[in-house]
Amino acid sequence: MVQKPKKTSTIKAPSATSDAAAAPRRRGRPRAYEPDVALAKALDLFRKDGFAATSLDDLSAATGMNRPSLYGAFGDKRELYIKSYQRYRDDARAAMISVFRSEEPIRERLKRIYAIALDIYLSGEAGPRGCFTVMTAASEAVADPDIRTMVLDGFVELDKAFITCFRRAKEKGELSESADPLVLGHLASATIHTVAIRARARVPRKELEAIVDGAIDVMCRAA
Amino acid sequence: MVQKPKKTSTIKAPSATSDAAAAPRRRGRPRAYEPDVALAKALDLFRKDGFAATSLDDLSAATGMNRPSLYGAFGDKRELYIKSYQRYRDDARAAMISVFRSEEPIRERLKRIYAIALDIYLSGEAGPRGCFTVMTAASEAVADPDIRTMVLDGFVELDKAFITCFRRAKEKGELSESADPLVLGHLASATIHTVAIRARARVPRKELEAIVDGAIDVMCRAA
DNA sequence: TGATTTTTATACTATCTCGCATAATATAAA
DNA sequence: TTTATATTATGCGAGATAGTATAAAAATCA
Repeated sequence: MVQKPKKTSTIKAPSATSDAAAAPRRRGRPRAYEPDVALAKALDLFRKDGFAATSLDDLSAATGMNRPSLYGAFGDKRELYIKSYQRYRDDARAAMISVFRSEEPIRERLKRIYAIALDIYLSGEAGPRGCFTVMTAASEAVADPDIRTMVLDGFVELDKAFITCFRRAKEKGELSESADPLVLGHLASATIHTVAIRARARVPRKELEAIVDGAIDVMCRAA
Repeated sequence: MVQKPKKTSTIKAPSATSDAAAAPRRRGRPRAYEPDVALAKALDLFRKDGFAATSLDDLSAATGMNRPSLYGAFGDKRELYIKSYQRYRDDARAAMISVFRSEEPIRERLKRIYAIALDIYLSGEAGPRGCFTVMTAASEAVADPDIRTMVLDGFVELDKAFITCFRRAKEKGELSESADPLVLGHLASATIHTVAIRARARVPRKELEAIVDGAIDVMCRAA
């Protein structure tokens, strides 16, 4: 899992100024792939099979990029895995952030958050994918300190978001005086984790929703 | 992952009658390994690195058995993985069953169950191992129908045990009238899952215990 | 002793794996 | 055009990997 540094120039449009300007054409042979869609394909593969069981040939086939192009664009397998994970996190965050920040009643917010989570975990044609963070934590990739840091960050970020949710709800009087936002936040994360794992094992959505609904009930009426 | 059937004669002591009789000696060259301890070593390896990242050479080195002996004793890699998982489940069940069946107050029982779970998840010299069921669910091995069935069974078994716990506690008046054993059981499993995953990412025991204690509080005073 | 049985030890094969070297290709600039 | 640049395409090479074939070793039985 440890590789040479290898500066992997993250490709950026050279002119951020010209908006829809006639694309200030790069110098050499044009790329035959779109970095964004290629990364999405790689992410999907890693989510399906995990780090170790996903080969560069698989990635090459899925992205349509041959191996040297993969290396040029994303670096080695480990770097590609990390970039995929970052992409996953960015997507998930983008999908949830507005709900976390909304001023809806706590129950509505939780319900919507879990609905989004289930959409993410259950997506994938060839079976549900689960949660990348949970997958990564469970894989041998977690032996890598950088990756473990990302996983821990993921936990902390989700915990914090839920805790803030409950704190605000409590301030607004939606929860009882004795409710502990910290404890409830961890329970909310635990519920995310349990449905992520179960989704991966192909537990049907109905059952997952029942688990989520029950958890919301307990959390929102907790003394 | 699909292999030829290959009858893997599970070796059994031929005479179950004679208790400490001079070991009715097998015919040929004696085995140089103890199947039980070899399986324990294999289990530890699979727990550390998962299915795909554990090679037969690793297993051979860890068990002290050369490859042909491994095949003779346990079958191919997939079969060894399955036998390791069964062993893990048997051990975990054995460690918890008496507590689940005990007549202690619900809080004590939960506390002891979680303590046992943390012992299992945090064991391992080279870092905590987490929960095999969660690891397997998250791995590509879950694509194997037989393995997925085992994972689902694992979830159901734990859910049931917790649900029964809460049902009995409710009957004994330890929980409020409105407490829902099913929902609480799923929350208890969720707590197991969240600490299993976090343990794997090396969250320290103190933090895991705090999460567990908070969860117990909420579950046992749930309206 | 010698034959039989069971396991171990060695080594082999065919395949996959990652990463990279080299050459071909397609564009912009001169 | 020619040159410079950036990407694609092909394929090599060292090493890992799963599984097996064959021979050696260590025991029991006759």
